[in-house]
Amino acid sequence: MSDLKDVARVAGVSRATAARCFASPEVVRPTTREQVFAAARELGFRPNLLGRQLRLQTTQLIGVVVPSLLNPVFAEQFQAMERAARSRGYNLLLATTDYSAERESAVVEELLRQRVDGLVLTVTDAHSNRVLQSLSTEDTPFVLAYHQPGSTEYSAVSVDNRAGMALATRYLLDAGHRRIGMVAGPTLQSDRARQRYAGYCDAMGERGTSQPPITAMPIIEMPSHTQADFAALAPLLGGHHAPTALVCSNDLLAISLIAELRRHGWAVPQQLSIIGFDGIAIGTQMHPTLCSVVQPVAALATTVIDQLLAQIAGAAPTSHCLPCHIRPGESSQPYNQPYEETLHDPLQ
Amino acid sequence: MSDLKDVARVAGVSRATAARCFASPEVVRPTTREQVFAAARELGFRPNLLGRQLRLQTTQLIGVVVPSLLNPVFAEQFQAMERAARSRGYNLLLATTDYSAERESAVVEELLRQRVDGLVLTVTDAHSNRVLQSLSTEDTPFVLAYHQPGSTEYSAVSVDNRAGMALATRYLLDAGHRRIGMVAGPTLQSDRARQRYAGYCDAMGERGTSQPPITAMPIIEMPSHTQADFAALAPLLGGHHAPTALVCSNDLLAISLIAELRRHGWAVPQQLSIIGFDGIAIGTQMHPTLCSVVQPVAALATTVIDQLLAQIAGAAPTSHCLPCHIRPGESSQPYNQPYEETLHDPLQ
DNA sequence: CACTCGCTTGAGATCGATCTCATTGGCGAG
DNA sequence: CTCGCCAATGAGATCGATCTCAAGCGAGTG
Repeated sequence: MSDLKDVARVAGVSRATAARCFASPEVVRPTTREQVFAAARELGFRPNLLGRQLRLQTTQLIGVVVPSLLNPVFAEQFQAMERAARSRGYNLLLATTDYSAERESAVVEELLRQRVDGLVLTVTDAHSNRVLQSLSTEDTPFVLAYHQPGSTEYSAVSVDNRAGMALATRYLLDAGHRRIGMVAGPTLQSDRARQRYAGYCDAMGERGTSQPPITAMPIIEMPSHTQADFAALAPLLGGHHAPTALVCSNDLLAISLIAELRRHGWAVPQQLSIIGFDGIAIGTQMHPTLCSVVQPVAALATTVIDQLLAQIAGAAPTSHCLPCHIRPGESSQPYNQPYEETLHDPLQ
Repeated sequence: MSDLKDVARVAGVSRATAARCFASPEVVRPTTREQVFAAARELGFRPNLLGRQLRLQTTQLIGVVVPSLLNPVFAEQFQAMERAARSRGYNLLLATTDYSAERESAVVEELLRQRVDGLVLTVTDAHSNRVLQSLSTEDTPFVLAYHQPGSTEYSAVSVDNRAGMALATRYLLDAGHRRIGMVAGPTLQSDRARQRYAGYCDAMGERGTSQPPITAMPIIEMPSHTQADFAALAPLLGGHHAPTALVCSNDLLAISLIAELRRHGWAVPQQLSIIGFDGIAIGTQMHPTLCSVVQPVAALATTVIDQLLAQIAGAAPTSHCLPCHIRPGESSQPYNQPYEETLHDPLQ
């Protein structure tokens, strides 16, 4: 592997001059420059970024931490960030955590050793996270994606999770539903799920004076972030006060829930309306198509990169909140029957 | 940011001794070692991998090139490779290409400048690919994923695409189908799609003597690798010789096809059976559930990493072919009607 | 003719970790 | 008591690119 020293020797100049031909060609005499380029071509010279990175104390690398690429939201986010970063001369170093806090610490440490210029973090719970606390004392800038700044002062880019879920819940209320539940993964671990539950409660509370009365139900917790389990849901279905609609903390969970219901003889939306959260593309290919709260993933990714690069350039951390909207779908339909009747239960 | 020199100074030893405490602790006197570790803890020392990488001429980085993470096959592949690599002390540097040959060249060059120790490549077409040819003359080892070694001598890990698609086609033949078509993305660009078409032709040819005669149909080409377009399909449907089943070159295309058919009033599997290829997880959550040829993605990813690390350690390139199998699903059902009748066409 | 200015180039230091080789100190054997 | 060996440590070079600072050189000017 030929290096700049070889190029310089073949071109008959010093290493400094050879380096200048690439870094600031205009200060080198044209004839000299051409000799250097010719030597570089001849030798198949490929710059070794390690030397440059060590000398300049910058890697042009951005570390990206996401829970899992199996969730299309994060896959799409990564692709959009990659595009934005690459066009500005940065590469991404990706690490996934499988929603594990230990892995979050481990990969962040690894990325810092690699001397990334900045970090984009999507962790499971931004509030109870030690990594973030210790990171605040470091000089590596970072931006949280999909997290809303809470009491803490981190730089973050997100949609308003609470408002988004309130949107979905109101959509169901406007469609005549009165008994609405919310399904989520392990809630204690995920600040997103908690914020979304708060939005659900907001919307339910707003109509508290209607007849029959509308009240928020306790969260229906699933063992996994993206996998529904019928057993955890069955006790709530089929009774006098069974929900006629469910909002889900994310789309994969909603899709899994619809499939799980179908496997046990429940039809969506005929017997139960479902709304997801994220707006992943595959939702529009489902049968029924998935009604969902769409997050502007590409815009979010671009904003994250913009903000991070600004911080790297010395700007102060800021936070952004992007708008989300409802994408209607067949999985949610209006509810017209009187609420006094018992709902049909195919299992009895 | 404190470095090893600071640690050495605080501990009152030389840089060499401080370095030895981490690289080969057993040669350092225990009391000295403890002083160094104490100094490191006190200063919050974090090794700078750039120095080590430059000195040792190894980055412990593996470059990964895939077309798109929006296809769950590649997302799952990446996660499995990340797990395998990380447990062996390697990190992954990921780049996506959006199925563009120019981006393939560009990102490979970028990864080589970054001095990755090896590359895992999933390109659109391994045969007509200049990157691979030039890479062969370099000393960076690489392994192709999801490509079968053709005439060329690259190291590759794949399933037998041809046999896999023959499996799917025979599955339909055994279920009574006689007029079977194959749907694919831009075939000329993808060696995988071409190999799968060959497998389809194999299976169709095997039954060439049945009554009524079975013949392979020309490939039905879609404008995108993962998006079906009803307009390109409509002319074939509804006539006397319309297919009763379709095999697809990948699962995303199959899912998109089912949705597109439904949007235009065609029911799967009642009017048309569909089989996909890849075996992505979301297929089991669909309605109808997707019948598919399952690739052992996790095993493939592990094999790729094993093979690449072996090559990095000096072993010769080898190729592997893993078995795939049919996962039954509701999108394919037996065909029992006589083939002389005209199929029902809801559009006429 | 001497001097300065500006353009172009080179020598050497630097980034951080590691390796080689040499040196020191201590201890047992003769 | 002295020699020699081994364990422990340090000085300096190295990886590749870049930067600083100084020097060389030609042209223009007083």
